[in-house]
Amino acid sequence: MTRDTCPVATARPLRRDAELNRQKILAAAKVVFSERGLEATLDDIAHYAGLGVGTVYRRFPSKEHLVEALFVAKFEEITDFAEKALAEPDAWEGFVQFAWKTAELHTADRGLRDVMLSASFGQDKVAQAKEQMLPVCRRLVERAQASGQLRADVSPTDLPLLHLMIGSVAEYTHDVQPDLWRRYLGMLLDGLRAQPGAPSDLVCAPLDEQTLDDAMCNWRPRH
Amino acid sequence: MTRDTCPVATARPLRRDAELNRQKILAAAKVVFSERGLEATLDDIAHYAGLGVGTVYRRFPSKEHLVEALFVAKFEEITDFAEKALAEPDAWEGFVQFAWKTAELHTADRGLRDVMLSASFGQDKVAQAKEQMLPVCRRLVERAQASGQLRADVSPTDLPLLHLMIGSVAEYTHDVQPDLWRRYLGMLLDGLRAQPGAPSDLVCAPLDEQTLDDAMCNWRPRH
DNA sequence: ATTATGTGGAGTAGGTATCTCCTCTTACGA
DNA sequence: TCGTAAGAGGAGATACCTACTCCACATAAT
Repeated sequence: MTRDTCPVATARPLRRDAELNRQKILAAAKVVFSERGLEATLDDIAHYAGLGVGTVYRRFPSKEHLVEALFVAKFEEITDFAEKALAEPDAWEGFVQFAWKTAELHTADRGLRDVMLSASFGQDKVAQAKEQMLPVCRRLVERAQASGQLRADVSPTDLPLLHLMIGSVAEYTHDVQPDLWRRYLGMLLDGLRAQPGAPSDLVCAPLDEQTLDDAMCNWRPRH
Repeated sequence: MTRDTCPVATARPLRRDAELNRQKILAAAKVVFSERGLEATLDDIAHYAGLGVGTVYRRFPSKEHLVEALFVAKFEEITDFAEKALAEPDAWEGFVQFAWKTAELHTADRGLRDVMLSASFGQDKVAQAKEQMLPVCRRLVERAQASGQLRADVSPTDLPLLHLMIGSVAEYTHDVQPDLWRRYLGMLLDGLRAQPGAPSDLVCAPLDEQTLDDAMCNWRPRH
């Protein structure tokens, strides 16, 4: 979001109008990506920003550059949130808060969904920011299991798949009942809570991290 | 599947080689739609069948004709299955059997998912066959609720959305762990089972049938 | 042997996404 | 105030893709 695409040797400050347009592009990309996902074109973004295509391509040579500029900050925000959830005294409460919060972000932003579920956008810094979320998520899960409130057969790798499911509902009903995803997240969380009576087992083992990674590599956001 | 696209006044029997090719096209479409969904082109299907494009277009002027020929039978099959599940002595058992069976069909066939979730393919007979499923599904749900085993705040309109979620997992992990969807269907069913302790409520009301229909109308299978 | 029927697939028409290039405009320093 | 380096705009080149047609040629049926 801030002007530091090139951390060392920042060539030369942009001319005032150019810097302003750069901000316009970022703001437009935020909106357009969140509404139409990463399949939106740079032309779309230029149009939305009220600028020429050339202007956008001059500033951001590819979609990845834009994605990087927008999503690194977003992932850091999510990591922060996970840490806050970890500070919550009740372990289950913290886990649930995190699940709702991240689902909210996911369902409100198709672009975030695309970046989260694919390995193919912004290989560098975005991937790095994503990885920093992992250990915090793992602790969040383990803590809730240790407290006996989250069933023991849940894995941190379940989280992306929960988001995938919830995101697909959000997309499907976006135009007719945009909040419906909450119903199914509630259902899933009820399925995740450790039960007094023995819960039926989960039939199929969770994905390990490597396999999840493979799935992400194969996946391209729609089309 | 059988030769009755035009129920009245069947023009003239096809020449023997033509009838054979017609079967080849149907068989090819079955495979191609199930693997690539309804976004597959008639050209794709022709190629897979080892026939010229023209041959396919002559027999099935549009994709809808093909879809109709393939999916009406499929939906009747599902309705039959729902009726069998209704005959199951234990209501919960019947409901669960139906959920697993239909999920299996959905996850194995991207084309079925596309037809199920959209209102825009095969307006005529397919839509009719789809509608015939509704009352049976409703009875299946109500019976399981009456027996106290399915939570009372579930609605028959939840079923398509469960299938949407499960289908999106199946698609995502198809290449790396094709059975993973079972894990999440298990989770969801645990969330649907009436609990001894009061379950948290589901946060958001289910879709009513009209709204579900609207969602289907808006939805186009990927791109 | 004749002819109605069927076949193949190159080709047409129309769409979309990416990215470049060149003319015109604007900011800024001297 | 003016010269010039930097920036803006957007038509258009390129490279796809998909839907569908058409007609010279092949085959089945009688």
